[in-house]
Amino acid sequence: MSRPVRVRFAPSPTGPLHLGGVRTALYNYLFAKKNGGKFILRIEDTDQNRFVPGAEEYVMESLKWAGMDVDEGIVEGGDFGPYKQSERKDLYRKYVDQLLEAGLAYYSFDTTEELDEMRERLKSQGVPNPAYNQVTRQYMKNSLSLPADEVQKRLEEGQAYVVRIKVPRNEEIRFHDIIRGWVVFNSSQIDDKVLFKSDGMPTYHMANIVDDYLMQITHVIRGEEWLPSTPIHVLLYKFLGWEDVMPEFAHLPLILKPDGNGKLSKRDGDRLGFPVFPLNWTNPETGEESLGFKERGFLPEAFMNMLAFLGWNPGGTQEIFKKDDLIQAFSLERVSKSGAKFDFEKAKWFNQQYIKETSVEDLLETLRSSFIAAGIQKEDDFLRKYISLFIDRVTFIKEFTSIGYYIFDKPKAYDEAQFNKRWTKEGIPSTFDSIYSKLNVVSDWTATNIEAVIKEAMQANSFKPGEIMPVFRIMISGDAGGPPLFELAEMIGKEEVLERVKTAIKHFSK
RNA sequence: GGCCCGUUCGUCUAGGGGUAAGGACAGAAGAGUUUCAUUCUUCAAACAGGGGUUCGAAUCCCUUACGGGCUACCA
Repeated sequence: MSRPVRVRFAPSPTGPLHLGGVRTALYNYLFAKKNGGKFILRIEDTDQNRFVPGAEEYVMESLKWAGMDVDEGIVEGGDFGPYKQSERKDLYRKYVDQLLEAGLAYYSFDTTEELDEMRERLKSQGVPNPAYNQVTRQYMKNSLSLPADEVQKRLEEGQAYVVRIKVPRNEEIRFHDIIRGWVVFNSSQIDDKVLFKSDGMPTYHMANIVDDYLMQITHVIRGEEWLPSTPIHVLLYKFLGWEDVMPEFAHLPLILKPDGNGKLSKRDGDRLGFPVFPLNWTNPETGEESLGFKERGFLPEAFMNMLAFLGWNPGGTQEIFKKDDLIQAFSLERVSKSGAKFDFEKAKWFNQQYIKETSVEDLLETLRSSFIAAGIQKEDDFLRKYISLFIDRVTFIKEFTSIGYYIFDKPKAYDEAQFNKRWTKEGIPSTFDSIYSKLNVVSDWTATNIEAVIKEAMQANSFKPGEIMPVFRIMISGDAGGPPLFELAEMIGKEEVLERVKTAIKHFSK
């Protein structure tokens, strides 16, 4: 009985998507594509208190940027909508009633205060883990402990209640996880989780199971933090009679902070200077802005490749996998069990590799607006040349707008130390006087011709390249390092080079 | 605390009974280069500890330690 693969990425719109979330989406996406299945985006907004405006759009934009095409979702539509749980509200009640009627769930009238009281009392009695469970429910106010007529009365009076699952006592609940193998829990360790809240909304547990069932989800690929509540979910499938279509589970390891221990958080990014969100995000409440991988200068393909390898490995030594390669190679069985520390250095390396493999033309297109924003306005041919001159020297695409600024502007400062080391040598200043006048009469301003002039002057005064060229470079660019010198000079242009040489000589001769 | 999950170089990992335990990032040294970057060569670097099982364990089992997750009318 093999059903067509359908997986979902189901974030809560409680804030921006972080790295772990994007990776979960990615693994879902890759798995779907690998198996010719559907990738569904479902928004789980059953908690009205935690809703953050813009978060939903942020998720969609992030997936789009990263190149994960959603097959079914809010904007894409599909046969299993709506794809937002708050719009599915009425769907859940039916299943809750089914559970209630079958005696597999019950009403609970306890107030928050009473709940707290119970936990406090139990704690003081030395119970390590107070829970609303098989034992404690006997002493609480619910349809199991209260006489039927009182329950009826409370219901009729419209008293607030929640519906809890009636977890059986001492039963083994086991399920298979594609990544971890068989996982076993004892039902006595599980509490009677709330399925239906007093505000009329289902909790995650209920909504999740109902939606996965209704949307015919075949594989649940989610973070490891869900492993402990999976037995509840398994129980729910059983109680609802859906065991035969229960999806397979795959619980992904967490992404950890680079140093120390624990889950990677936004704080770590701020502290260590790297993004943890795919796109820029502005907190609507505080106005605080967070940098995204995109804006930091990452190419989406590089970002995806890097993320895919954080917790997954196809075996072998190849590490650069384009999207299609990733899809081809992906399998949940090769996802690792243990958490992976995020390494920004490696992320940078991936980006660099992708930049080098990107065509100058594509780079020009993605950079076009940035160039304009940076005040760089040149014809395309010139920009193409510029890009190819620096392509091996950048880690982030946005560096293109600043790294070779001296091609468009005069040097901001000179590397004085490097310059003076050579300038002070006997005969160097005079050699440059002659270089200046010779360059001045070059009619065809090409790298080859410039090189000829410099080389000639060098030999005439018996200087080595290392004595002349760095000086010339600093004169025209300010920096001691950079792209091939003569091509650089060609791009800067004759008039400008001559002027810069003159300015530099004046600057260093005083 | 309880429950569950995990543990190979600093980091991401390959390796799933017999390996010189492999690769990549970062690090070091060198080559090359006018310089910087790219590139190339080389080096350093790991099976958490203890018990078993076995002729033989990084690999299988147990256990300790450590790490993580969960323990809400949040997801």
